[in-house]
Amino acid sequence: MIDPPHASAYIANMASHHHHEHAGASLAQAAEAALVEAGEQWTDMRSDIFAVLATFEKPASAYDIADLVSQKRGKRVAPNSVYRILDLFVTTNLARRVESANAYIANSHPGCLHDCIFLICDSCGTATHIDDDALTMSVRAAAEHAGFAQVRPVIEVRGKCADCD
Amino acid sequence: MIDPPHASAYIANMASHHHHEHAGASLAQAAEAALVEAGEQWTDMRSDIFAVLATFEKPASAYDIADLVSQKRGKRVAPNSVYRILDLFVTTNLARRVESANAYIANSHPGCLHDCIFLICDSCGTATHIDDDALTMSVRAAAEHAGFAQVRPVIEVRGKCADCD
DNA sequence: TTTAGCGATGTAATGTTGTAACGTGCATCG
DNA sequence: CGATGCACGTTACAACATTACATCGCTAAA
Repeated sequence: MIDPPHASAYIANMASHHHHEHAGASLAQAAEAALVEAGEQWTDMRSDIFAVLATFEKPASAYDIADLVSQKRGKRVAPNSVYRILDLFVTTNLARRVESANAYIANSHPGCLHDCIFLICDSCGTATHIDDDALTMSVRAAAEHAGFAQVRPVIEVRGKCADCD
Repeated sequence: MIDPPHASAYIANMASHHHHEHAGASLAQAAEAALVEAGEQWTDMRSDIFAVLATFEKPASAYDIADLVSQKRGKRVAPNSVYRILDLFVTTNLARRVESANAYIANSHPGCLHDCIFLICDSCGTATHIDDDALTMSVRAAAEHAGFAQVRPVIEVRGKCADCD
């Protein structure tokens, strides 16, 4: 089984396992399944926040999300609540935090655990990602070699995307 | 010429060129030289901010620095001014921004251009770095392969350092 | 010597991101 | 019913960052 052609972020050097790149309803379903699998509830609030997050193709700040979810619900949702749920999403691998943008992005293949490499365009802000396990494992190895444990790599690349440069 | 033994962050896989790991007065001198080389002035304010930054072994926030420089000068220095100078330091490679900590750290070998890999301990906050050009070049290559240009890798690893785990 | 320009810094205000503390509603279970 | 636990609400505040504009001191041209 091969990844579909629309997965333009896919690059050489992929590890041997394959992914399901989800989008739209399929992605929401996968997210729900993953969250339930982790023993957490898939509430309306969580569903709304995930849905909003998934519409972005740029990393979204908690405040962006709070605004949109507030609109959607016709009632103010405080950033606080959004942060709580985003933290949950991050710990359960439904979303990732993009450190260099202080923002979050939906994981397009939840349930599938990776260190991933984000590419963020400084012009248009869109983010794509690469899964290159060989590379991320090397980073982990280097950190462990330096005496670090429980390592969590943060690998992001800022630059100009193909559309913008 | 070989790097001195105190450079504990040094790890296998170094690229072939060597560094001068500076500390204290030597580091300040090197920083001054690098800044002047870049056509910028080495003012008292810049000197003070660099000196304070260099005393930290954890990434320091602009506000941390503002506080200490204020003490040192007996007069309030606004975060604003500190940010300006930190930005200058980052663009001239005298300092690095640690994205995952919203903070800055002095470059211990200014004048020497690298992508470096930061290791930040979640317990004690101290940061060390690895220079592994093979690894960082691979990250650059992966990003360029994905159509990115003018790439600036951000490679940080959170975890527990040898002292804390 | 004035004055015009410019770079560095000061000041104030504001915007953005993130957390802490505590309260409320609701379901489950004894 | 009452107790527990979880999700979410509300308020306040802390931490990080930027913007706009003012001032100061230097130097170069008039």
